[in-house]
Amino acid sequence: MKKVPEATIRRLFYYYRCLKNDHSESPKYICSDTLGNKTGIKSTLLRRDLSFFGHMGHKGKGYQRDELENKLKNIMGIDQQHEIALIGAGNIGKALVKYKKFRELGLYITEIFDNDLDKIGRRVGGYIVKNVKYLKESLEKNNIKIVILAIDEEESDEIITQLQEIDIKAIWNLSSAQLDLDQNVIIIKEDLCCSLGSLICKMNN
Amino acid sequence: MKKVPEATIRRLFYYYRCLKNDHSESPKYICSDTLGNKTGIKSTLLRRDLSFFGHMGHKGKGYQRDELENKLKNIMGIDQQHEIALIGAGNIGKALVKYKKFRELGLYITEIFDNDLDKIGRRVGGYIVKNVKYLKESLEKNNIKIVILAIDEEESDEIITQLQEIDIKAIWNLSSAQLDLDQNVIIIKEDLCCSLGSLICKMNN
DNA sequence: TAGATTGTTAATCGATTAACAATC
DNA sequence: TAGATTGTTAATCGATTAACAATC
Repeated sequence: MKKVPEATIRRLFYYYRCLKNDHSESPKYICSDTLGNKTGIKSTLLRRDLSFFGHMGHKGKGYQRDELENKLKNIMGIDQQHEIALIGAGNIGKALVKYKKFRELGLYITEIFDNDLDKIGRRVGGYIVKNVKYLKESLEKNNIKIVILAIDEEESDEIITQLQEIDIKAIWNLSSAQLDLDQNVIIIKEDLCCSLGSLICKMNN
Repeated sequence: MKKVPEATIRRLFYYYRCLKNDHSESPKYICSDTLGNKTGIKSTLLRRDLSFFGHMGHKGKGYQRDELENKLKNIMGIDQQHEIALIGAGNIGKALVKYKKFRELGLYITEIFDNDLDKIGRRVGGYIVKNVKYLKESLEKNNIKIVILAIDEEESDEIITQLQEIDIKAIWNLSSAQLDLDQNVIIIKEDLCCSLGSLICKMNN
C-alpha cells in the first residue's frame, strides 16, 4: 500500500468529527461534495484522501455514514481508549486535563507530572501531580506510551534527557522545546507562541 | 517583490526566537548553518526564507545577530505592541490570558468575552469577563483588531454571526468552528483536538 | 438506460533541496 | 589571494486539482 501523506492524516480527523457531530443521520449516504462542503475541503481531495485506505464509498451513492465513521475511527486508532501522561501542570497543562473533548475521543490524561515542588502533590482535575523524577517508573508501570509535553522552556533540558530513556511511542509537544529523539517516536509540535506570532506576521505581510 | 510563502512566514518566528533567547551574544555574527542547526531548519532553506526580505546577511561572515533580530521583529510586526480580545473564558481561554510568553512578544489580551452568565463579571487574570453582546461596541471603542476565539462548539453560531459584523484584521481560531469570513481577515486555525487526534492516527499508520 | 458519484491518472502548483556563482 | 558564506537559479519532491473512465 502507498504511503499515506502527512496532509491526508491531518484531514482524516475533520471528516470523522463532521460525521460524528452530524446527528441528522437520516440520509444513510453522504457524498463527497456534501462532506467536502461541511469540512471546507474540496471533494476531489477528500475522495483521494479516503482512497488511500481502500474503497470506502459506493459509486453512484456516496459514502455510507456509519460505515465511514467507523472505518475512520478504526484507521485513526481512536476506536480504543488511550491513556496519556501530561508533563507540566502549568496553565496550559491544567486546561488540557479539564478539556472534555479529548475524553470524547477516548483519550484520557491519567498521569500528571511536574518538577515544581509547589505543584507536586496538588490535585489537578482529579489527579495528583507527581514528581517528574518518577516519570519512567510510572509510565512503565502503567504501560503509558503517549506523552503530552506542556513545560516551560526553563525546565526543558532535564526533562528531555529523561524522556530519551523511556520507551514511548508518541509525544504531543506543546512546549517550545525542540525534541531530537529516536526516529521512531512520533512527534507533533504545536507551538502556541509561534502560531499566534505567525498570525501577527501574516497581518503585516 | 515576490509573494512570501506561507511556510516561510511560519519559520520566521523560529529564527527570531532563537536569536532572542541566545544571550551568548559574543560572536557578533551567526551563519546560516549555525542558526539552522539550532532551529532544526536546513541552512539553505533558512537563507532562502530570509532572502525574501532583501539582503539580510553579509557574505563571508553570516548574519549580524542584533540586526537580524531587529529586522525579523520589524517584518513580523512585533516591534510594536498589540492588544487582543479573547472570546471564551473557559479552561483554554483562561490559560491563554495567564500565558506569559505572549506578553513577551508584545501581545496583550486586554478584553475577555463570554456568553455564559456564570462567567460574565468574574475576573480572569486581572480583567473582568464581559458579555459577548458588547463585543462589537467594545472592540470598536478600544480599536482592537485581533481576536482569539476559544469558544466551545455549542456557542459558536451566535458568536460567528457577530464576528462578521465587526471590522477585524485577524483571528486566531482555537475553537473547532469553521469560519467563513471575509477574504481579507487573516485566520489561523489551531485545532487542539485535531492535532492530538492526528498524533494518535500517525501512531497507527 | 440515464444520472450520480466514486476512485484513479495526469497536470499543476507550491515548497524544499542541491548546486554554485558572487563577493566579503 | 584563499576561505567562508550568502543569495539565487534549476532540479526535485510532495500535495492539490482537473479530468474522466468505471460503475452502481
